[in-house]
Amino acid sequence: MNETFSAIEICINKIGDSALRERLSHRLQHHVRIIIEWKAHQLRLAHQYYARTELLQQLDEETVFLYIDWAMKWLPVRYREAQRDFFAKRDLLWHVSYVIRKAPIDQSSQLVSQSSSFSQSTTSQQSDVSKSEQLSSSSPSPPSSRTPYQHKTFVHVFDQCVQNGKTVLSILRYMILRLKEEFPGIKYAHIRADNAGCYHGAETLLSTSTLYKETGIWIKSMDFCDPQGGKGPCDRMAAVIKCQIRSFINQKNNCTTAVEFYKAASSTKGLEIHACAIDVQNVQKIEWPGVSNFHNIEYTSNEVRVWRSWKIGEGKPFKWSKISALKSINVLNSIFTPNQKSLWILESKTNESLESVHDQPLPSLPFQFHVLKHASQKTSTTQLKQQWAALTKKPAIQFSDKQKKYLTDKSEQGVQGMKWDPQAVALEIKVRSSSTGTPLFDHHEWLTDTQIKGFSGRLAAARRKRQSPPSATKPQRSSASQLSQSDSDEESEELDTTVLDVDEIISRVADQSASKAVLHPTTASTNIQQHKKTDISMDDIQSVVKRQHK
DNA sequence: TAAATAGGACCGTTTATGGA
DNA sequence: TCCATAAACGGTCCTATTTA
Repeated sequence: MNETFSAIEICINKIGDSALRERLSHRLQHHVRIIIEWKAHQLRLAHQYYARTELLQQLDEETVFLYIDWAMKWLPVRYREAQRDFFAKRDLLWHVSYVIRKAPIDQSSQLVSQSSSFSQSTTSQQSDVSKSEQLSSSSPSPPSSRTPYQHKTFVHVFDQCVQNGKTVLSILRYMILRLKEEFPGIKYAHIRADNAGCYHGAETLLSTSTLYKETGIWIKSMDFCDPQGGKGPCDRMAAVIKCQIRSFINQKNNCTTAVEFYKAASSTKGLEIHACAIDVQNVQKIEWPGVSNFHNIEYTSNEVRVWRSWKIGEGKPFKWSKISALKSINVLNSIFTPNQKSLWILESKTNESLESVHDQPLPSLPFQFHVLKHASQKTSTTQLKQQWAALTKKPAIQFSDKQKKYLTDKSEQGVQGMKWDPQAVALEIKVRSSSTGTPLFDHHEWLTDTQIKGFSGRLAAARRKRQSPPSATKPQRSSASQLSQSDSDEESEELDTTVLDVDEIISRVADQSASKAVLHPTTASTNIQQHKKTDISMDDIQSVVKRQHK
């Protein structure tokens, strides 16, 4: 690869035009950096993968392994949907937790005999197992090599909630208590999540001691996969659940609220679904400087130890006494909970082929092989610096006034007429010349399309903030914000006042239902849901809109 | 020290594209 | 023609850095 880069550089150096040479050289450096970053990402992805494999192999009867992920928001769907039903839709949020535990001995013995006979019967299975044995030869050997696992998926669906660390803690608390109720022997848990802010934040990571006090289960470790590497069983289960819901809708049902979502998905095998609501009480804020650099966190009774990459180095210790945690976790209210606990699904494969059972096969294994091959050659190892693949963050560079003015002008043009494509603007910055023929921007002033997109996004937000009166509520979701961008100011003002009136009706109905509500809080929540559904029809909202037009 | 700014990651919808 | 997938876009949430 270095030879290729050198060859391209030699070709560029032969160019006579110095300005063109400089620009092409800058572009080459940019692309070389991107390629090296990609290689580093692939290596990190493959390395973090071992965290999961090793923890699953060490799993015992007292420990569970949790994958947690927010699924894509569910847009309410009716079986027969009128055109007007498309408006004022509010997405449902649902959180998926995939729990893996070691199967009890009686079940496992049955399964081992089944799986061994099955693997003998097919040659392809044998080759798969032997491959995975070869690949995992560097990993420590498991306590029992033919341990079967069982899994269950917990889904928590909300009509409305904030996707932040406090909500995640509430879900974990609720789910762990439920697990503890079913298996009092469970004492520990390992958690694996993606890099969403709600997981990879101080609140979630530092409140494990609070979680232990309230549930009795100690989180042993939390691991984060590299971006785009977390496509695990949660997404797969989410796809299965979506299929179930589509089938439910096709049987002439609606799926517009958390309770309907519960009914639609409850027939899925190995799934325990809860329709929930959350009362926000705790507003405590917690900070942990450098948290985004910690990808593997281990919790012991003495300290919290963090690593940037799985088991690279000794890790950085933090004493519990110097850590602040949330004092309490918001309680999750269940609107609808299944009466019976759903069954656990026994894996049909043992942990020798876990890689294919619990996660997508790692796409970069051939790449890993090449890395090792290159590493064995002396020429390559001398060129590789320590931590070459460690995650590095681009420093935040302040835009110059010249850059800001140029982008603001482009944005203004977009408001009045044609909208500019960030990529086109990025290209234009590179090639634009002044009246004297000299380039308008030097190569160190060039911007990427991501930077331009971010800047225009912030400009649009600032514009909306200026236009909307301070007392008005924040416009809901994309439909309102998109309209405000594209339509005239008058229209957006009308929209804001309409939203206000609808909110007023909803709050009034909620007040009425609260006064009528019976003592049980969960029933009260359900009543509010029903009132929202029945009392506020689209006709009410349309009448408000008509009144606004008059 | 608080506010503003820049960047990154994820999610959901829409649209384009390619294969069966 | 249908289906799966990827890209683009807008939105939310979070952290780190810079500036007033």
